Amino acid sequence: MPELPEVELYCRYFAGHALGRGVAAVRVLDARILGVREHVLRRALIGREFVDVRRHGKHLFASAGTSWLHLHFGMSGDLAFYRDDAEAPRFARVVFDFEDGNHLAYDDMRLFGVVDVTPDPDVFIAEHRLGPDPLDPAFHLRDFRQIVSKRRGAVKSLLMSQEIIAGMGNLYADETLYRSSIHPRRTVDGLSDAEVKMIFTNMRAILKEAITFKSRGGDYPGRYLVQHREEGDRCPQCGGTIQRTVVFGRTTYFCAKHQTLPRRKK
DNA sequence: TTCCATGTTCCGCA
DNA sequence: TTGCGGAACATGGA
Repeated sequence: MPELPEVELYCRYFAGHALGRGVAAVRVLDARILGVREHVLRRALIGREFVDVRRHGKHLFASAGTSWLHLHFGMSGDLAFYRDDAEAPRFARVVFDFEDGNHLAYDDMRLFGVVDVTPDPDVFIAEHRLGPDPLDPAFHLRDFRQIVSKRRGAVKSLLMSQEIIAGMGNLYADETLYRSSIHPRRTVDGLSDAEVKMIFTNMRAILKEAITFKSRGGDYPGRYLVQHREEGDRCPQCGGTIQRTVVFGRTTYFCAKHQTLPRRKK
């Protein structure tokens, strides 16, 4: 599930449950999830306390003093805080046992996520060449224009490339283009200034909205494309037909009526 | 049984 | 150099 809004909620969940708690033990239930040797993870956390938590794109960083726990959630990662072992989630891969008897499990059915340790989130971000976080207040339209001007190819590919913009995934890329009335296969160099601005504005609005209604436990509104991810469904915005295709290797939905491709010369 | 899944990485090709 | 297509990874649900 996790794209930027979901990881933002995990971040808040971590802040609400794990900050200020001392780590008594780290149990690795499936070492395939680790991006670091088990003893390095344990040494970094045991006997320490989580004092800060940050997010960049889809990545979560939690400070334990001198080093940071890094979590990436892949396709099915999740967090679960609980007291009673009977409440442990089914696919718990790493469990952090706190000194006060509570536990935080990193749960990930499909094992595409990563649990590891980094000395500094900023170094991690640089090393992994992650682009700016779209909700960073320091990320402005002029920065986005700068990025866009150096690119070609399909606009959806741009939105999904983590080294360009960190945090957008398949769903929110589709949602952004849907609201912007732009076909996912439009090429970046063919976008007008107004369209680039619309993508920038809608991308941030949608991510913020998603955080808001998800934090209230709600679902996406019916006007969202994500509620209509089915070939042949009716577009709630214009009544057009929802179509399915593949862009950047991912299943892509769009409205055939209000997200159109420019005519191509033969 | 087969296909699909909200992510990332790596390789080959144009 | 840039970008894309495809495959791989691991697992469960429709």
